[in-house]
Amino acid sequence: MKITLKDGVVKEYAAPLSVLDVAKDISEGLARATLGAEVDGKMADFRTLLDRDCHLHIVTADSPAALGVLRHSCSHVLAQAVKRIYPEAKLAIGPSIENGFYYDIDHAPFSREDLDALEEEMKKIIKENLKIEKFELERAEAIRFVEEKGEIYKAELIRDLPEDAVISFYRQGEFVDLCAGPHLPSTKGIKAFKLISSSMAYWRGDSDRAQLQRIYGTAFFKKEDLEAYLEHLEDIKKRDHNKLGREMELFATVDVIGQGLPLLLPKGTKMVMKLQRWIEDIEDREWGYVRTKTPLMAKSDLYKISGHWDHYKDGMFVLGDEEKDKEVFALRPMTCPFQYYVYKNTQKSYRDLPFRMGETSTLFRNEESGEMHGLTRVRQFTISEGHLVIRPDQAEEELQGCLNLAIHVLDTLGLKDDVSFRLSKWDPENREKYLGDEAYWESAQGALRKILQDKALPFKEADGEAAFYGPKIDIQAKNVYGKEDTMITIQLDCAIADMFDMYYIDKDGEKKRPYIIHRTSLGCYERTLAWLIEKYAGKFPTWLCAEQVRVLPISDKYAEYAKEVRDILLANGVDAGMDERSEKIGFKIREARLDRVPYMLVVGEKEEAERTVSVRSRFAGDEGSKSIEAFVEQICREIRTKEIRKEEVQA
RNA sequence: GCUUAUGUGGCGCAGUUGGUAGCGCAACUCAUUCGUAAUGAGUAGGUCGCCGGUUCGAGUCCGGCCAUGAGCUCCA
Repeated sequence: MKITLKDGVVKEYAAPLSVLDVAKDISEGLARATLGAEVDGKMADFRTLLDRDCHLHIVTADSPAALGVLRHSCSHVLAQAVKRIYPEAKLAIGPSIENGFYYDIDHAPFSREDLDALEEEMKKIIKENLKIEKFELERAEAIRFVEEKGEIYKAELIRDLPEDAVISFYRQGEFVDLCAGPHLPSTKGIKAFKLISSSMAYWRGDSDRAQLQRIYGTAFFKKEDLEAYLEHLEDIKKRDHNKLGREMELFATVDVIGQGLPLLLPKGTKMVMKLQRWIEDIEDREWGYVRTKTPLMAKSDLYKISGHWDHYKDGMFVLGDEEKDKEVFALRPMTCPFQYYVYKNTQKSYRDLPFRMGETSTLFRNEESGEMHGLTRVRQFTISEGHLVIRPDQAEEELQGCLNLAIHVLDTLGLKDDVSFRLSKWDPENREKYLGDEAYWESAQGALRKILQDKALPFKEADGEAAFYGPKIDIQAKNVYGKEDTMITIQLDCAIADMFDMYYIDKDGEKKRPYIIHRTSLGCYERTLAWLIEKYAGKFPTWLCAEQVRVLPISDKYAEYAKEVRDILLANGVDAGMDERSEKIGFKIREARLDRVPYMLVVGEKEEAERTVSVRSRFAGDEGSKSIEAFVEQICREIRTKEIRKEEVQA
């Protein structure tokens, strides 16, 4: 992105534009304070540049970077308020984050009342219109400076910087904080803020170190923006699968059954079964998979061969006691080794490869107690798992196929635009956690990178996210709260065939080691259901709905006709229900809408006489009167094509 | 696992300083037979998450456990 600053300096900046980059140029004298700038040849609303002291000057509030600076300054005001009310509190760090800011503080837990009191103090500080000023100290001097104040966490941060570093601080009134900036020129610039919540966080994210209190807050340039954001927080709660999914009777949890073990209720089960049948059908009929059904548990010996016993024992449910019992079993945390033995059951020739196995596979993972969440993090779940045993020369084509299948699935569900791609690599700093050497990892990671690049998919690379046996392409989705989960994974594994002595007979008559691709096409059914609930706020595409049509007789007199219509729909493979209670039609419609049923068929005297149905849909409202045959044809087509009809009617 | 909050009929909630549980919706019954988002009346339903303690007496106070939410850590 090219920016022409007012004094005529033209500079190319990387997109997205970073205020910090511009700030650096300002401090080096390349630019100076300005309230207007030309972006890509035309004047833009870029009015958030910084002056020589790294102060942000703001006229409009549309830049995310500007918001970041505002929120960072707001976090300093919070820290100042904390020190005024609780002088003994020690400060850790206080950055701006995606939707606000936080500050980690070493102090006893804060209640909502404490937060309210802090908000009041913050308002005072803002009103005092304290100038925010930058100053710098040599490293040793800086350490002495913060230690005099008892700020041990700040001292640790400075000690981690190089010997010759110049340490910058910002001062506002009596309050000084270690900080690289930039900041607003004064506290008065903070017009609209709110402390959202507080909770515990570990110092430097290490669960063995100090437990700090993290106060979350947010700030905006305009009061309306803050109010809109707070309203948005309320709105997303209504989409939250963990609330909506229970309300809609898709799933439930029961204390006595246990944590992370949700029950899929009839409606949720129906949806999951529709997904499952679809995935199995396309994998087997269109993508060349064979289906397996393998045991949910095995002797520990199996996991010793696969490496899971060494690498993952804590995450498995082990049945039996290694000391006492002759045989110890474990519930499976993955399907890999089971399918390897399916492959090994008969000798394979190079002609048999690729050998693609799919299994709708239930897995068990003993997550720690605080990690369970709704349907997205559970102890037992079912995935569309699969393993492709391939010749090395088939790797590229098969990896592409896996990615294409995943994208086809996402596209069909209407979720394609909501995902991000991640190349999950090993952590070169912790090599002992992984199988194989550097050359293996570099080449496997390179192969996956090429697949993503060839498809021109934007992706980020992440160290330390790989499986212990190989790198992954992970397809990530965010939930309504912005938290990311892996939905689909494709992993290349060139190491494990050796451990299980898997081979094929090549053209030259020699035994060769195959590669293995571990992959999912839709991933975890429970997680996907959760994602769909949040994406559609419960208003699913018709083909996925547990109840696709509800027939509503005007009165008992037309119940027989309603039943006939319902039975015709059922016979045509449509999940149809009927509301034959002695209620008014308005009441039945209200309930059907609250249940988010896509199609309501009102039938009364006129419809019975003409053998029609009066169609009211969730999408378009009143769709008029249609013959039974015409409606059956319409809805069967919609279901068959998995059409996602647009919602045109406000709920 | 860690910090913190919460747990009252199916759901959403009320329950004052400890004195034998209430409301709305839903359910059920009866009446109503109705034309596109709530017909009316009545009935029933709870050892207040579980276990223990303090007390003459515990939904209320204390302890332990279980579950749920938020966040941290973790997610092979």
